[in-house]
Amino acid sequence: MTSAAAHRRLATEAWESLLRSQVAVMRELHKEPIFKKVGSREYDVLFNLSRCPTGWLRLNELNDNVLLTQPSISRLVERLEARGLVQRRTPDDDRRGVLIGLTEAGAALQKEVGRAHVRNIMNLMEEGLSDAEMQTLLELTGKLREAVAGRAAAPADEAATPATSAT
Amino acid sequence: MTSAAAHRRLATEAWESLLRSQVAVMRELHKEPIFKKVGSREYDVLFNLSRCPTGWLRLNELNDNVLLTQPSISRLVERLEARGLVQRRTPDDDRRGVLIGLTEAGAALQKEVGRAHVRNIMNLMEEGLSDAEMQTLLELTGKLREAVAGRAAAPADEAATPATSAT
DNA sequence: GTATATTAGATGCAAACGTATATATCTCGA
DNA sequence: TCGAGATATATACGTTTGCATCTAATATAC
Repeated sequence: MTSAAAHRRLATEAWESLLRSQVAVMRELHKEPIFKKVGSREYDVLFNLSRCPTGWLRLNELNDNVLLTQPSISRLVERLEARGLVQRRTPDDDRRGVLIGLTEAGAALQKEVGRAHVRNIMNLMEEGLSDAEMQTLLELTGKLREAVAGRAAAPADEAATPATSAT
Repeated sequence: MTSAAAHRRLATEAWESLLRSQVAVMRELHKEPIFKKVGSREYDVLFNLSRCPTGWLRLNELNDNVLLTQPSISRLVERLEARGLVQRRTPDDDRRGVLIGLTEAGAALQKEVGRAHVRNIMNLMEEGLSDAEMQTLLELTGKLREAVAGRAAAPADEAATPATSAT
């Protein structure tokens, strides 16, 4: 029965391909000169803030979307604040927490960088994929992401793992 | 004509989703305790070396697959060498370069980490996607990666960009 | 065949990162 | 309501990263 091995192979190859394509695209996107104004992770924070409905995100919410540890996000936000791009606010209902929001300068910078960034993304994506393929890619990666996100709540992994520490 | 806007939106959403799913999976994979022995980037180097046909890779070839700058890879390899996991060799035909290869200890460690890693990848991937979907994902990300790779040779971007510096 | 440009890696240094831990606030049971 | 544990963020400190630059070797032009 080779199907188990074939299955494993498929899963790892698909992940490997996803990872490498992300690296390749990221490299290319990072050449954009505008990223000398803000690093790409810093832009990522500005972007996330620009997208959220209320305009304010908790530090740990930012942390979900950016591949950094909590202390690193903490200091990244600190730097952005020092540059006047974001502002902090203490939420009324939980005074442990911090809410982060864009300043006007931050919003303006995000838009400026965003325009160039989006143009580059579009050029790259359409060079390799048709609209239908992009749609499929969007759906598949969405499913994958949701499955992984759902896992955080219910580990469902190795039996008897009562307390798994999270990043 | 909203189709141009819709097209741009699709491209950016697809990329966004690809990026976030990569972050989510990476986070989850990184919880694997075995990554306390080797960082995930270091494992990535060992992995790439284990895969290549000749067993030796140039430093700049490693750099293509790992999202780090050239000096960082250089020092990452330096650390791996100090730990006895890889070895260096000067190629006969180009004495500027360096060839990197696994030592026996490096190959053994790669296999050990690889086993756990592959198991985790499989669990994650199959939680969200069917085999057919993984196959499609593999193909789409492959196409994307190839398109981006092809671009390095022929920029084909903004007209009149005679000399674009590479990372 | 020598000068010039290009390419492959290495190194100095400041900035950014991760691990471990501290602090402040909240939550929940006795 | 009071204390134990959990949660959200901050800080300390050693390590790793990126940028700029340097050196060595190869390619190219003249």
